[in-house]
Amino acid sequence: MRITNFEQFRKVCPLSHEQVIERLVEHYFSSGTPKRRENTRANLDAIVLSTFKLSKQIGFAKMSMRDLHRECGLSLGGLYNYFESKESLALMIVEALHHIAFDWLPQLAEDNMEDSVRLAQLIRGHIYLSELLRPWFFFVFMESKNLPAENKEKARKVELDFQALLSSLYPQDSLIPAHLMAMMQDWHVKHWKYRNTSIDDFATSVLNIALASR
Amino acid sequence: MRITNFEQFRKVCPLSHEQVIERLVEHYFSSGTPKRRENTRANLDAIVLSTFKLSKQIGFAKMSMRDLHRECGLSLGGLYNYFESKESLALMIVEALHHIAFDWLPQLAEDNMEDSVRLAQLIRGHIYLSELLRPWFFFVFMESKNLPAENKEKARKVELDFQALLSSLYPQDSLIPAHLMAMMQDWHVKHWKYRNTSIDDFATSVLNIALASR
DNA sequence: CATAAATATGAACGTACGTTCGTTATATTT
DNA sequence: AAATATAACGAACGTACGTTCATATTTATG
Repeated sequence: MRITNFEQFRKVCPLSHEQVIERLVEHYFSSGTPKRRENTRANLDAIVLSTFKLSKQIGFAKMSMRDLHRECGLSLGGLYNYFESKESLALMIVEALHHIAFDWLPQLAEDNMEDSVRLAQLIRGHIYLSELLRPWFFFVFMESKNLPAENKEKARKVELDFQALLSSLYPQDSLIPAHLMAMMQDWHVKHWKYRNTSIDDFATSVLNIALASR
Repeated sequence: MRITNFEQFRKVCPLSHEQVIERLVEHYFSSGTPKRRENTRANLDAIVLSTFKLSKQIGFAKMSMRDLHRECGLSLGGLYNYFESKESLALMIVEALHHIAFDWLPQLAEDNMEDSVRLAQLIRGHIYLSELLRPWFFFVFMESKNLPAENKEKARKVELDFQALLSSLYPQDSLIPAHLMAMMQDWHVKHWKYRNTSIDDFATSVLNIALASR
């Protein structure tokens, strides 16, 4: 799959918000009937979207279960059919993105590609995916540091694994891969800066630096 | 003041942790006698350092006043002689850094400097200062988004003001200044990535990109 | 349609939080 | 040294939190 711009990426990318939710339904809930499944899916969707909205507004730590139940429509007790605790809700979201998105990204760089093409694939792929799943990426960036030690380590590993893909295209100990990660994450972390910037312009700008710095 | 490396910067930079604390003493407390003043200074220092430690570990929102009083040694009630509320403690720290550090940074770029020198001054200055006051910069980065609307706007303005200094050295609408900000902030935000990197190597790497992208 | 299984409800529980305030201790002034 | 002003103390207060559970509702089964 060769990536050229965001519109094309959106059409061919097999991942989407709905896909990640579906993955959660699969993984956490195995009740068989279509009606039950659809109900589960709709509730999980509401829970996750509400969590994104509230934690963007006031932060996950300050978001209360009462806030969440008011926002998503489920009762206070009903929420606990979908996760064991508030902390495990954050964990569920983080792990879903890790398994879905970061396991998928490396395959954008195929073996027979030239280095400059690999670089373009990885950078455009990361940026376009983080736009497609912007609330997920934002949440994971913000909350990873507050996870229990084990999961925080995992989150760092996931980030370093992707960075390592870039590192293979640069001299040893180059700081460029880390710089590129920081630039790319800025798109969702400080999105208010980019209100007037198209995602394609942004990706091209980062890629230009990546190519010029080899 | 021409900046060459971190050791030289540290010697000539008029700012330091102690200076920012002193500023807080000045601004928030005006009791005259030397003994009182020194007491205030020591307590403020302990409060701020403990806040940095705890909010790095568990986040400011999850840090309780009981945590803070245990860590800094002051009594639970005694803390309230130094700020009006938990929220105003965060505000005090953010505003102190804004007034001390970000008001000072622009003067690193003097009028008669060549553009490439101005760029080097601003970038090395920002990076070295963020290393000198790393806990402050980390705290402000992490907590600015949780401030009341008015102060969050202020924090964004402070960041954009510095970015505007860089923008004057690039073509209009260039994204490079934003990229440079993101790279520079990564030093304190994701410091675990840079355990084996010297601050001088880091600054040189960012500056190389900045110069190559003009 | 009746029974059983799964899910949703929200009042109630225990706890931990931010903040207050009457009191004690310390520093300053007279 | 006494009197006054300032700061430190920590138990106590009211509130809001995460979570549970007895009950009600919805869905699936025979």
